[in-house]
Amino acid sequence: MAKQNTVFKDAFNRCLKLLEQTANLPSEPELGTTLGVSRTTVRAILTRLEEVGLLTWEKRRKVVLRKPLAADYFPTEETDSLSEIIERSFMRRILAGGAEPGMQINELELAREIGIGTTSVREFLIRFSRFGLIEKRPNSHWVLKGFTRDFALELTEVREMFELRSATAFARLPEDHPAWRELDAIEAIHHAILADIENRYRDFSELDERFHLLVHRASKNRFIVDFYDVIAIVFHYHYQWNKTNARERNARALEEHLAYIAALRSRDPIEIELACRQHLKSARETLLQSIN
Amino acid sequence: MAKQNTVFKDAFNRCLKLLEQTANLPSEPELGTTLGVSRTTVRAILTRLEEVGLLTWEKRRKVVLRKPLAADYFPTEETDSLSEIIERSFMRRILAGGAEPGMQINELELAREIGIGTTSVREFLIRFSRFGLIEKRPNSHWVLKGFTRDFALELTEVREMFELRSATAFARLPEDHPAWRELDAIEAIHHAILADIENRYRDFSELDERFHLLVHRASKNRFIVDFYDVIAIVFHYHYQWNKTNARERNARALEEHLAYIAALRSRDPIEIELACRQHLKSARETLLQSIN
DNA sequence: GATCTGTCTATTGTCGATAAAAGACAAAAC
DNA sequence: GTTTTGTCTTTTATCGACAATAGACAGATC
Repeated sequence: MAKQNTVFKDAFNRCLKLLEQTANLPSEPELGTTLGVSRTTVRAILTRLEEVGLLTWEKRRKVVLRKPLAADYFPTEETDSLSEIIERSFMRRILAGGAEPGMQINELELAREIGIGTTSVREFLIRFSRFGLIEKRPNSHWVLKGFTRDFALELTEVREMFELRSATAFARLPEDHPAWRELDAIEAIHHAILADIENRYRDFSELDERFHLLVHRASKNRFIVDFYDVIAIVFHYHYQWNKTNARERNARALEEHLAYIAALRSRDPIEIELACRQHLKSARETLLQSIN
Repeated sequence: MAKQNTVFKDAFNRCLKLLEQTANLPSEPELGTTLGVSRTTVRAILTRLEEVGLLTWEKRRKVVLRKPLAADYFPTEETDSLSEIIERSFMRRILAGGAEPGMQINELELAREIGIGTTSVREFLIRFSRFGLIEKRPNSHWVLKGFTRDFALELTEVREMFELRSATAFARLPEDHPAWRELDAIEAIHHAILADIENRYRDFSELDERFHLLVHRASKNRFIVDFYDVIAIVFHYHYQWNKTNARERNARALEEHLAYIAALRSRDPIEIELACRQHLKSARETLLQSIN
């Protein structure tokens, strides 16, 4: 195995989804754009579709023979890219299992445990190191700094600086900037979730990320936007792992978001600062609670 | 070549430096601590010292036979770690040669040009990507975003946020904190350089980094401290490459630093903010001038 | 009893090789 | 004349291998 073919498998599955709705396949370049892959991969997909009897394909003549069945899909485990697999596996280890701060991280051991080569693990660790949870000792091991209270405080300190500035910048966006329309859409989803909070409170996590990322983007500063990755990954795994009072916490956060959105619309710097601080304060408290 | 032996060569050279001063070598573990390498490397060094006739070595009995000569040293090109070589080579390419923003970066081409394997280049690019100058298109090439005016503005925006906060935190450090003594030392060097500015203005770059890093450390926030790497690398290469008016610019910056240091000592938040802003403003202007 | 040395093992850093995926270009089809 | 397909080349992602380096442990030396 030199390279995984997860791009192919994932795109193949998405192509099957398309086939469930329409029985017409467009040209190779167009299908490539739709699926976000190159023509090489599109052709691999078409070949496979022919092999499993879903399609006859000759030049421009593509005839769909039947609707895809569940068995036609590749299993989901096979469609995740290696880095996703490593990330999940690694986060589980350091969040769940006894992962003491100061612990050494062993590339070879990690690689063997996940069943992959060391190169991929190394590259993952290098990428991951910017999240501030691990640190390299050159020519020697990595050290786990751990998901500690200090980490959470340092993270939220920077987050608050960045988000206040971004929120202020947001208020200065011209009326016709697409961000305002996106804000409308996000607000509508907030109302929809709140209206059915019992069933939908779990949808908050994704919405939260979408909202805050929109705000951060208004800073038009790559360092601020990039830093949101750190926040996003921390909150992402935090939500997966700390479910106590999730319903109430999320309901409260949704309300705070609505106040925050209203403040942005008002374009009044003082109101914005108040609403933003209020929300970030409770986000910080939630995060800290889950640590101690 | 599986792994470079630059650690060995560099430590060997530093050991020769030691031998120029003293003719006594301590035990293996102690020498290891002094040189910052493992005993394995220390023993390799001792073996080599014996081979070139500088030493007789039997167990604890180490007898230095002669002073090291220039010819005993490994040439400096051989003591740089691969990542240093790649970094310099890469920075030269993107700062000097026609490096248009939007240009594609080719791993294989870079590797061949520097004469190293692709893995090292990949890892370098991944590490380097956090500086915001390049960006990865998965399964495809890297894109050079370039050392543009926008880059400089985004960088300095964050720098100013972080440094103001750090400077405020610095003023709150207890009187007996070692940072105050380090500040004294740094101030003394400022005076020394200013007193002989004609000859020593080139020493400013290193001092600048030392001073600002000290300030940033007071934030006790890993994200703020880590961000200083971005600033440092940018200014480091900037100083190497833009020498116009270097003497006057550095003299002015030294004076600003002294005012800034005095403000820190006063512990008055308003004075600190003034002095810090003043200095950061001219640092930004200097940087921007070199771009347009 | 603490420290040092000899010896051995474990781990990292780097390389070249290879399958997957991207992408270039000309001929073919509309 | 634009878009599509066939074919081919280039580049990335991943692996296993191996030298350099770190580090562990027991016996030797102070």
